[in-house]
Amino acid sequence: MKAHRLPQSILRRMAAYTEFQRKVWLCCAQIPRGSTMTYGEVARKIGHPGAARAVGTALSKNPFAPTVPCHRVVAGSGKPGGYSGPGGIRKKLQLLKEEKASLRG
DNA sequence: CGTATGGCTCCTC
DNA sequence: CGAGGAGCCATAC
Repeated sequence: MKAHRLPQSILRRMAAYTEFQRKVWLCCAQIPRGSTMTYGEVARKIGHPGAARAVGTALSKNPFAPTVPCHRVVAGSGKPGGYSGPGGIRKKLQLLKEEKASLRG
């Protein structure tokens, strides 16, 4: 649990949010570049199986996007899912394209 | 403290 | 394979 390379400033700001959100964001930060993960996978990984929807909620609140690579989290049906960061879903798809990542991981 | 709201998922049809 | 409906979960109000 230390693969993330987030700035100390961000890590410190994260402290103001719920543990659930931090787990979600940190989990995203741990997703290897060029890979993707489904909301359900993330939920299960952080110890909240079935909380896929809550994961989406947490990511939508992600104030560190795209510094926190929440765009590497996609829906489980091979769909892009959503993106509340700057640029919207378009930006998410663009980032994934740049990273040569496929929606299936 | 109860209701409303999502970057979801699974099961049927 | 696609559309529809019903669960599930944490957060915001």
